[in-house]
Amino acid sequence: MDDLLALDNQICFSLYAVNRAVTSRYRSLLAELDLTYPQYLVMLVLWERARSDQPTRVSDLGARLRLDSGTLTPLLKRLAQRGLISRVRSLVDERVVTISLTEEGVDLRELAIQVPQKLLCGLDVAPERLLALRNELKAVLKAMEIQGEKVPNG
Amino acid sequence: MDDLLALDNQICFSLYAVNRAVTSRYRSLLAELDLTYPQYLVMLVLWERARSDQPTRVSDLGARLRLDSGTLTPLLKRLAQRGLISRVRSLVDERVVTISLTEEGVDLRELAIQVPQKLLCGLDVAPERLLALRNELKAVLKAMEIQGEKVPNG
DNA sequence: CACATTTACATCGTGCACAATGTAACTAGA
DNA sequence: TCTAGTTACATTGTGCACGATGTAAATGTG
Repeated sequence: MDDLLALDNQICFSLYAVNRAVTSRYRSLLAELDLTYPQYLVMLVLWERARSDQPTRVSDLGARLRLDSGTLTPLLKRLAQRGLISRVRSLVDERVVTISLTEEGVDLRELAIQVPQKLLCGLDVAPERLLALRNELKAVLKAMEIQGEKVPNG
Repeated sequence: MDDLLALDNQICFSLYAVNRAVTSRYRSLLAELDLTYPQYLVMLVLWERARSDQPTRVSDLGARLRLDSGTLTPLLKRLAQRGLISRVRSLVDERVVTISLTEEGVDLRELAIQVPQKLLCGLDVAPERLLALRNELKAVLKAMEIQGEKVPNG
């Protein structure tokens, strides 16, 4: 065997290391917006959905980001405390909490737009290489999620 | 603009999502070994180094896994408590803590060997595709780290 | 040798992730 | 309408990550 257990042979470690390295780059850029990386992802979803005028529920964010309420509830409370979003319990169904952007939250988008650009500039990797990597990742994620649906109790 | 801020266009989100999906697969496999995923990575390094009879210091693990003592110290304490490793302060340099595998830690390798195999079997993605992804990730990581060394205060 | 600096970990605080559990609100069936 | 079941979110506890700081040991300098 050419060592299945060798760290360098484990795709998991490459994923883990690259993810942390990329997140680290984002961290310093996002510090200027006073956002953490997961908070930034939540804001991305909210900015995206703001166009379609559909109210966003906590479960919508969870479905998009693959996060549960255990992660989202405290995160959203912090975003609300910073005045970027509001959390309102629905009147038609009191189980549901509706998330909407405040004016400040909407405005933050202008600053956030610069983040991906700055990140790409600071990244000494060919853009087409990143694009290829992203497409590979998306394909793998899709495969894993379809598979997960096929065997719900596996 | 074709929306730089769209979630699906952000490589960071693909990385984040795939990393968590893969980690999740590992989690259930590693539960049988009573290991978390980062603990498993530490054990991989220790098994690797056990061959060369070099003593492993906390900073060696940190360099390999890109983790600092704030993460490693409590993690290593937990591994020690489970009897897989021993933590001994060096006699020649009392700042250094030397990590070594216990007999139980060495033996666990036999069980751990099955983990990557089981993971690959349970993953409905072509192996050569994973290999390509891994190589892409390694290349990106390398590029980012070389770059990081070039600009230490950037 | 005295003293500043560096090194190697340890500690602390914050914020995720996630499993497990709790709870109130809605829904469906008899 | 009573009740069993489901849904949507909240809470709790554990374990990372990581920045910031602390501390003792080693090293370097005059």
